[in-house]
Formats: sequence, structure tokens, C-alpha cells
Amino acid sequence: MALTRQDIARSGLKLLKDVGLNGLTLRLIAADLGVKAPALYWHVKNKQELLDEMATQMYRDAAADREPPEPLEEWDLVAHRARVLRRMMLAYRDGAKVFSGTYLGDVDPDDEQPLSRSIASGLDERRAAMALFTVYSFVIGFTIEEQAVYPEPGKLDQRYAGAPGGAVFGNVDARFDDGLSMVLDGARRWLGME
Amino acid sequence: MALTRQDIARSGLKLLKDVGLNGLTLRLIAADLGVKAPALYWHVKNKQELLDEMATQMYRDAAADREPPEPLEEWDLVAHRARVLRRMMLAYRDGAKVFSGTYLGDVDPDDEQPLSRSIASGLDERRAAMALFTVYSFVIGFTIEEQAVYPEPGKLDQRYAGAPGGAVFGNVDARFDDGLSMVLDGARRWLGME
DNA sequence: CCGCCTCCCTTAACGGCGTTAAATTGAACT
DNA sequence: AGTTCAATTTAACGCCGTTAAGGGAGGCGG
Repeated sequence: MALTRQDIARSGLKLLKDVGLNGLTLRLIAADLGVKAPALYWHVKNKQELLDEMATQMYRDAAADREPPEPLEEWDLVAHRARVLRRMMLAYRDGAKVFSGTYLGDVDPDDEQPLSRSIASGLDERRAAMALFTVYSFVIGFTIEEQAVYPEPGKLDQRYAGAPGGAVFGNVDARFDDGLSMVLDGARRWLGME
Repeated sequence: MALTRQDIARSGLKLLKDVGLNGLTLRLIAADLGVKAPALYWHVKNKQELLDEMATQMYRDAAADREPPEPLEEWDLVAHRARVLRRMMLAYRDGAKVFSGTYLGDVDPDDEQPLSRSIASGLDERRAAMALFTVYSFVIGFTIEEQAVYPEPGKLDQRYAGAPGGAVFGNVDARFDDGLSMVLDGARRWLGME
């Protein structure tokens, strides 16, 4: 059966876990799919487009189990989604680098807007979007730094072995929640809520 | 005269402005220095180490004019440094990608600690460091996304031309300040100040 | 003055990369 | 049966990071 862009993206993501961004080559993905490298160019314009597709796929997968266990108050939902976003990126080696700054393809925008619209509920919707973007930026930045220190979950990069980063990077999950609560609190107040 | 690591890093940074991260090759840097590519390996273990050196150099340069025009109250100093950090990364194509997550070499740690120590002034110093790291994460994340949309200052990436990102990415400087003030406010309160 | 050592760089080459052009398959339609 | 067209292969190109081996310049001990 013919390949699809999604097949390729999924294979890329699977391999990313093992080999990291630098080790991820078109030939490797092609081999995984039982095909030769140039075949990929039928489905994808170039490698960057494939990486974009991978980021999109990553996001789609995360959106699938993004719904919280129980209905949450709006800001708790934002917190929940921030944590899901981080976990999504942590699930792959260099996940944050791959995801950040890539163009997300056909993710349904209506899937996202209700949140900011609901948060706004009467306020300036642009401001609400900006607040959410601030949270998003924090999550991206935090996770990129995190994966620089821990290239794969639990494994500390040698170069940071003796660094004072230990102050910041022990208990990473707790540290993330700390930072997140700061940002959420600041965002809420900036919107004039509470 | 013999090359130094700093010469190489500076040449790399200069070229980065024009060609971006993907276009930056060892042969190009070597040519710029009037030397052949393998010569670089006398000074640097591999390309990653060169990128780290570039990030370090970038940071050193920024630190030079990092001192604020007039003495500032502590949190204003944090804000000032956040803006300097962003401008530093924006000064190079893919500056945020190059800088983020690279290991900073021999930056004098004592250069940074006074700030958190001063902010703490009696409080838990670890907490103060965590607050600063949250600000740092936001700056990194924001700037990475910014440079994805504007690969070079003022030039909008085509793919985002029709996107709703306009809501977020007009007036980028003002948007950054908005986000920054949210994060700073949240951090301050998290430390129990004000 | 000579040989030697160390530093810094060159020449040559290797395997692998992303990418392109052209030929080839195979299924579907006429 | 012949044609068409989507999907893939084969072959190749130029460039990449990196390594191995050698060469030349300057200082230094004999």
C-alpha cells in the first residue's frame, strides 16, 4: 500500500526516540518504512517539511489524550494543557527542539480558540490570547533547557554533571510546576482576574 | 598568527547572521578565516563544541553592555537583563536556537549569582534561582517562537503569512514586554514579595 | 650549527547526508 | 491490449563533518 505523510511522520517520531535529531536521516526513515530514501520526496517537499509534519503529528497525538480526567475550571485546564504539552515533548529525544518553532500544519484552529475565548468571556480576546502565548512560551523554553540537561529522561548530560544547575534541575517536575504556577498567576492578574 | 577559539566563534557568529544555522558550515568559517576546514579541529573538538563556543561568545558580548544605563531596583534589573537576552539572540539568525540548550563555557558564575542572592536577601536562595530560571525560560521560549515567525528581523516567514498569529506577532516588542511583565509579576509574588 | 620537538596548519580522503533526474513498476481505466 | 498516471527505484551530484598523515616554522638543548 502507498505511503502517506502521516506514516512517514510517525516513523520519524518513532526513530527520533532512539537516535535523536542529529541521527534522524531520511535514509533511516525510508529503511524503517521498507522503501528507498527518494521515495519520501513523493510525499514531502524536503526534510524541513517532514519535520513540520512530525511536529504536527506529535501535536495531534497529544491532543487525543489532552482532555482532562474531569471537567476543570478554566485556569486549571490551562495548567493541565501546559503539562500535557511538556510531557508530549519529553516523550521524544530532542522533542522540544523539533516541536518548537516548526510550522504546525492543518491543526484545526477551532480546536484551540474556545479556550482563549472562554477565558476572555467579555474581556479583550487578544489579551487572553497573549496571556496563553506567554504560558506557551514558558513551557517551550523550560522544556528545551530541560532536554539540554537531560537528553533522555533520567540521563544527565555529562557536561552538566558538576554544574550548579542541580539547584534548578533536581525534581524537574516540581520545578516545572513551580514555574508554571508563577506564570499562570502572573497571567491571571495581568488579565485583571482575581 | 595563530587562531584562537574566540576568533573562530566570532567568525561563526558573523556568518550566522547571513546564512543561518543550516548554512553555517565549518568550511565556510574556515574560508572566512583564511584557513582550511580541518585546521579548526586543532582548536575545537567538533562542530557542537564550536556552537557552544559561539553561544558562550554571544553571551560574553551581551554581558559587556548588559549594565543598565542607571542603577536599577532589583526587579527592574531582571527585566532589563531579560530584554538584553532577547536582543542578543535576535541579533543573529537562529540566534535563539543556537543559544538555547547549549552548554555555556567558562562564564564566570559569580557574575550571575549576586542577583539571585540579592533578590533572596534573607529568603530561600534556591527559590530565588528558580524564579529567575522561570523568567529565563520565558525569554528563551518567546524568542524561539519569534524567530520561527521572523527568521530575520522584520521579514515574516511566508508560512505564517495568513495565520492568526498576527494576533500575537504584531508589535512584537510590546508583546514581549507584556509577557515579561506577567512573568515578573508572578515570580515576585511567588517569592512572597509585594 | 644541528637535530628535535611542539604547535599549527595543509592535503587527501572517507562515508554519509539531502536532494535531483530519469527510468521503472504496477494498478486502474478505455 | 494499450494508455495513463501515481508511486517507487536506480544512479548520481555536490556538500557535509570528520580523520589520518604529513609538512613547515620557531624555539631549544647539545
